[in-house]
Amino acid sequence: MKLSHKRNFNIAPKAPFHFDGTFHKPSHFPNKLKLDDWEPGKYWQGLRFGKRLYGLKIENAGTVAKPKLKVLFYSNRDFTDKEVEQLKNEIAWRFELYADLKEFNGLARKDRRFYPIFKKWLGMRNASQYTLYELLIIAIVLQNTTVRRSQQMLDALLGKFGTKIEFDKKKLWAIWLPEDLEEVSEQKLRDLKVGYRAKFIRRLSHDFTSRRVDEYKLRQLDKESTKEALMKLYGVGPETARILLFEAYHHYDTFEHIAPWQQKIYSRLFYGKKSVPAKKIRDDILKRYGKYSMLAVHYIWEDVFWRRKNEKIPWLEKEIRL
DNA sequence: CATCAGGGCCCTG
DNA sequence: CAGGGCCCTGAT
Repeated sequence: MKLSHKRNFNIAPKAPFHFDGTFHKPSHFPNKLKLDDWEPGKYWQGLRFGKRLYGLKIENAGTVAKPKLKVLFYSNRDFTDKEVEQLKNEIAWRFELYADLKEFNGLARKDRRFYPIFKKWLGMRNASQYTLYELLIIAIVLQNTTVRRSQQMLDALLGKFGTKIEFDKKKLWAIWLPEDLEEVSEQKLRDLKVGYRAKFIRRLSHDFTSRRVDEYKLRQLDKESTKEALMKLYGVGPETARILLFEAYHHYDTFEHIAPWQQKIYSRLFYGKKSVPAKKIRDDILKRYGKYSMLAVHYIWEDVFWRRKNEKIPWLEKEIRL
């Protein structure tokens, strides 16, 4: 699908704002059929809003202290003014453009050990690039497997049901809509080697088409109510709900449960040790960062994956098992 | 060659 | 509320 109509506008996020930290998350696994692309100061993705699919390009036109973004939306038909306004609001929500991180930054400044990291990424947001449905699909292919297989599953699904879009000389992929899978049999999904997740994906798609869940309504609810609603979805348990509360709904106080594989990485990151009890990790972070715990962890987590781009970190390579 | 666990969840007893 | 089973794949 070629997206040749475009509209652009500028937008000024609340300072401080870290462009690259917000628009590129190196800890996310890279599959072959790319959903987004990034280079310093520039970002591209397909963006679904309602039933429509847009190309989105965001360029950095400011600094950390005086942030400004140049935003371009691409579509296969003309834009209305109202539509542009809605899209503007949508990206403001997804990338937390107006978030006030003053209190969090104050806590970070008092953290002797990790302040250098927080300073380096000052103004970074916890971005939710995709819709709730899209994030759920990604979360489900991550369940109970290794990263390599998650990549294979997502690529297979995208190749079969995804949409290829072209804009600004970029060719990217976008995840299908829930209704696109309604008529697809469980066997057809199983043929893509997603295993027992086929059932999850099907039932989940139906939960969306039958409006059992409303992504936008959940934005108005508190954390516990949102969690409750998410857990009702077939295939969503405590861990997937936790990821979504943070990634899609920007709740920062979601550092409660620590899975064994995460515990190993946190132990190295926070203590330089192989294995620190999960309870100690949680207590230490909660004590210092309180309701911003998950956000604080996000900064340190992404930082080590940025470092991984340029230096070998043997213990990390071992833990992420590509 | 066989066995096993993996970036969880559902279901049963 | 504990524990078995689940798809498939690479590691051992």
